[in-house]
Amino acid sequence: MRTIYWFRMSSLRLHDHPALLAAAEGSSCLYPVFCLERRIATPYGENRRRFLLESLRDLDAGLRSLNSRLIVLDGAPEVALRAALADWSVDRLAYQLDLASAESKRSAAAVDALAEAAGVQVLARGGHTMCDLDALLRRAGGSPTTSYAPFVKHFEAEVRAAPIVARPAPSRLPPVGGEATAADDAARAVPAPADVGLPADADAAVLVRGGESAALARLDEHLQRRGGAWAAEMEKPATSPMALEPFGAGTRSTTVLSPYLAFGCLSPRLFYTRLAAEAYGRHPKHAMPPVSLHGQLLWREFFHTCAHGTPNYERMVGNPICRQVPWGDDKELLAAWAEGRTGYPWIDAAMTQLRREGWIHHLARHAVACFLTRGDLWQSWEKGAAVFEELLLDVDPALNAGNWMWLSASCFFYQYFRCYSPVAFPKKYDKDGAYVRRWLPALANFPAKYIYEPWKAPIADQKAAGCIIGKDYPKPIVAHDVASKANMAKMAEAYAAHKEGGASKAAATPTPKRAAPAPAKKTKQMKLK
DNA sequence: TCCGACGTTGGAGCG
DNA sequence: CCGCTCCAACGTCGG
Repeated sequence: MRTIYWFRMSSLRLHDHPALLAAAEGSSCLYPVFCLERRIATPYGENRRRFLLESLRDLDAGLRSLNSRLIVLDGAPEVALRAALADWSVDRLAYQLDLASAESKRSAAAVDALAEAAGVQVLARGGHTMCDLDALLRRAGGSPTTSYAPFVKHFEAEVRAAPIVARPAPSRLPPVGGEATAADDAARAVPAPADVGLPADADAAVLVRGGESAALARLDEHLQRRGGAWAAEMEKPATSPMALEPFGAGTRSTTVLSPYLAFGCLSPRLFYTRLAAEAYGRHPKHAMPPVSLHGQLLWREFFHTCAHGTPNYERMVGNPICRQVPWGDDKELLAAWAEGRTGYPWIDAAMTQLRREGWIHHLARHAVACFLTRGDLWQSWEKGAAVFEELLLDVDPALNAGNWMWLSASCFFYQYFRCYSPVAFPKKYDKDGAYVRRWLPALANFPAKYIYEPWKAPIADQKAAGCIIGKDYPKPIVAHDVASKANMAKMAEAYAAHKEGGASKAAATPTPKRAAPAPAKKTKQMKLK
């Protein structure tokens, strides 16, 4: 049996890799392959490309320690693998399932089709999630639940039926088929940064290094903090979005393991089982879902299940769980938000950190997402999700779209009258504005009193700080109190339209407790299908 | 069928 | 500084 193992963007590891183990079994030779479109300007940003290369280098090193290697093919999978199947006359193609996005499903289906056409057997296994997502969907009655608590019940039942086990990395692998010339070998090596358009000195703001080794080291580090007590007690809402050292010892913040989960450098099952054994098992008074670290992994599973079971999940139109909201379409507002020049320092600092480091704290994501959508700018969550897709290291389409729907009150969360203030919220965490000063040097010397609303500073203070608002730092592009109030009314309208549309199928319309906001008849019926 | 409890992380004002 | 209540009131779930 001659087998190609197709490593994907979400499976860049050797540990706990059932599809890889299955591919190795009974193979006389195994071609470990990654497909990379080098010449195409990749749709994602520099940080993510760098992280990818580091992950590929680490994977290659791990494979070499097993007398194998990584073969990097140039081109999209459905193109590069077609040629490889023929050139290497393989019998079997194996890969790990990734059901998180329409695109990952599409590329797998395309690869399945060409393998079938070539008479090559396909072997696909789970491993990107803790459970079989179809099994979780069945427990939900076929369509995903949009509430966490019922999901946890489904998850727990599924885990009782099929306990979570993390399997070790293979201790040996079949040899790579050996007809390649030295020139072939060089061409199939992990590319240099310049080959994927990365400047050689792009390392200045690196927050986390890519690769399975780095992932496992960071996991160890967190599990060792206070003998596992830190991980056991960790509660997400108690962490600060403005900690300057997101994972340094002594700070109350998060693990920053998300990039490794997204790229598959870290197995969620390994993370889950090691937490159980080394943190929760040793510290009985531990945190619980939804706020605990286990809870975070359950959120991931929750969104993956939703994504897998929902048509058009990454879009508003045609998405049955998403509120249909008539978002605006203002390129300048979107650009100002994306480039960190809204005039609200907390928003702009977070967007600057995101662009530089490829990561911001979950609550910072809340703040900027609320601001772009229902809070202030009234722009579509899909536009925001696309910007995150470009900038974030830890892009996971299921989580990205899910959280954008959450924050825009399009699904999962509906209390749209609860709105983040770009001024009041950051004050709770960082009264002096150290985070803003760190990321927006123009405001470095601004008085703390005005750090989150600098346009209110007397001109004398602005001069003393060396920062004139409107010249050295922008004036606010919207007035938050006015915009957020107006947008809340628009949300009420969209919700009322949704209610009307949904009620049309049931004859017995339960009269709304409160008459729907009267603004004209607005017979704009939202059609959901 | 209906009603009440609840929802990972809001804001403002008060004591 | 903390914790409490109210604000005006959403959808989902379960009894």
